[in-house]
Amino acid sequence: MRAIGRAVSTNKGGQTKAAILQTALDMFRESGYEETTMRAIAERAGVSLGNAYYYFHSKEHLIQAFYHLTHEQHLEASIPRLEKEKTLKARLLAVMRLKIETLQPYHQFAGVLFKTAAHPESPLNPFADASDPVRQASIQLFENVVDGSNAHIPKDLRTELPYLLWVYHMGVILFWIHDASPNQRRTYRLIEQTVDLLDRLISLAGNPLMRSMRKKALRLVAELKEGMPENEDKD
Amino acid sequence: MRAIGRAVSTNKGGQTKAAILQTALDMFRESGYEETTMRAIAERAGVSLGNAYYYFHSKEHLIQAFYHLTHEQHLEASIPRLEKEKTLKARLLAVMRLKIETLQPYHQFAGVLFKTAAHPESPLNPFADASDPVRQASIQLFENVVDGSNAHIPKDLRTELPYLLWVYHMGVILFWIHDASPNQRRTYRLIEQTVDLLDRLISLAGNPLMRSMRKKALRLVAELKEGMPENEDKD
DNA sequence: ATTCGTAGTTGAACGTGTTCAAATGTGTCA
DNA sequence: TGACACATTTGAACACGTTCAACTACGAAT
Repeated sequence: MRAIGRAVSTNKGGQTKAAILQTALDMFRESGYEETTMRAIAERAGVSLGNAYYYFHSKEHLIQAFYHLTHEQHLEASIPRLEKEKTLKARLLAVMRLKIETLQPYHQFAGVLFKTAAHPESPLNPFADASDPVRQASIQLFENVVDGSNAHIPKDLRTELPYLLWVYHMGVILFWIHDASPNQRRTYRLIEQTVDLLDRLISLAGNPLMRSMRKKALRLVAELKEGMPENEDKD
Repeated sequence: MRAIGRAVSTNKGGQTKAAILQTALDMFRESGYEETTMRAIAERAGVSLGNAYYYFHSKEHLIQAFYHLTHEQHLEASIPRLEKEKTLKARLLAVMRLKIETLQPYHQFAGVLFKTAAHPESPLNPFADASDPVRQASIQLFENVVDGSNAHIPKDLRTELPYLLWVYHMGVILFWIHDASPNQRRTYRLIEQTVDLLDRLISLAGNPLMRSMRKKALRLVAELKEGMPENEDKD
C-alpha cells in the first residue's frame, strides 16, 4: 500500500512527473529526440524548465522512462499471445514481432536508444550490470518464452537461453533502428528468418556432436556475465 | 592544374588539420571525450574555435578520424603477424589481440565510440552503408585473415566470412569498452574463447548436417547487407 | 496560530557544441 | 603590379542541456 498508495495521496509531484513524461514522449514521436528541447517540453507541459529537471535528472533519463513504458506495453501485448502458442519457435516469433510493433510509433527517434545503449549505466547495454530492474523484467519475458514452450532443451542451455535471446532481441532492435524500408519490412524478414534459424540451432544443440562446443560456449557466457558489474572475482 | 601547387597550398591547411587532430586525441586520452571541449582543443592547438570547425565539421568527426587512425595502426601491426601465422585460428586470434592492444591507450574515452556507432552515418554501425572507405578497409583486413589461411571453408561461407568476422570484432570492442577488469583481462579471455569457438564452428560448417542451415543463414546475410545502403543522408 | 521542514517550483546564469558573416591570407591571371 | 578568386582564420552570437540559489506551498509539530 505504501509504494503504490503514495501515488494517490502525495500525488502532486507524481502528476507533474507523469505530465512531463507524457508530453516529452508525444513530442519525441512528433518531432524526434534531438529536435525536441527541454524548454519546449517544459513549456508544453506547463511547468518551468527547472521543474522538468527536478523530476528527470537529464534528457536521457526520459529515454530510460520511455524504455520502461514500452517494455510494459510489450509485456501486456505478449501475455495473451504466449498463452496460445506452445512451440518455442511460435512463441519467440510472436514476442519479437510484438516488440517491433510496440516500438513502431517511435521509429524515427529510436536512434538515440542505442546512443544510450552504449553507456555503461544504461539498462540496454548488454554487458552492464544485470541488476537493473527494467532489464531484468525484459529478460524475464524471454524466460517465460522458453519455460512455457514444449521444446526439448539441454538444461545448461535452458539456463542461459533467456539472456541470450534478450541479447539477440537487442540486436534486432539495432537493426530495426537503421531499417528505412517501408514499414520496416526488412526487420520483419530478419525476425522470421533468424527465429527459424535459432529454433533449428537450439534443436541441434542437443546433438552429441555439439555437446563440447555448447558446454564451452555456455560456460563462457556464464563466466562473463557474472563479473560484469564491478565484481572482481577470480578462480 | 595545381599538381605542384597543391603540395604547398594544401599543406598549410593539412598541417593545421593534423595539428588539431593530434591535439584532440592527446586530450581525449588524457581527460576523456566529454571533458575535452572544442575550445580547449582549439586553444592548445593554437587555432581559433571556428578554425577547428573548418576542418572538423563536428566533434564527432574527430572520432571518425580517430577510428581511421587506429585502424591504420592496427593494420600496420597486423601485417607482419599475419605473415607468420597460417591457421585461421592463429591469424584471427592475433588480429583480435592486436586490435585491443591498439585501442588500449584510449580505453577510458572509448565509450563514445559506440555512442556514435549507433548513428546511421557512422562507419562503425554494422548495418549502415558498406561503402564507407574506413569500414571497407577494416573488413578487408578480415578478408586477408581468411584468404591467407589454409583452412578449408565452404565457398559460400568464405564469401561472407570477412564481414561476419568484422561484425564479431565490433561486438568484442563493445565488450571491451565496458570491461573494467585490470588490463582488460576479461576481454582477452573473451577473445581466446570465442576465437576457438568460431574456429570450431567454421570447421563444422562444412558438415552435411549443417548445410541447409548454413545456406539459409548466408543467404539472409547477403540479402540484408545488400539492401541497407539506401542512405539518403541530408547534410 | 505559529513555526518549521520538506517537497515542489522558478528563472536566471553557465558552459557547451555549433554557426556565420566578415576579415585575412595566398596563389593566379591580366 | 593590381585585381580577382579561393582557402583559411577569426570571434561574436546562438540555442541548447544543465545547475543552482532562492522562492512558494503545505502538512506536521509545538
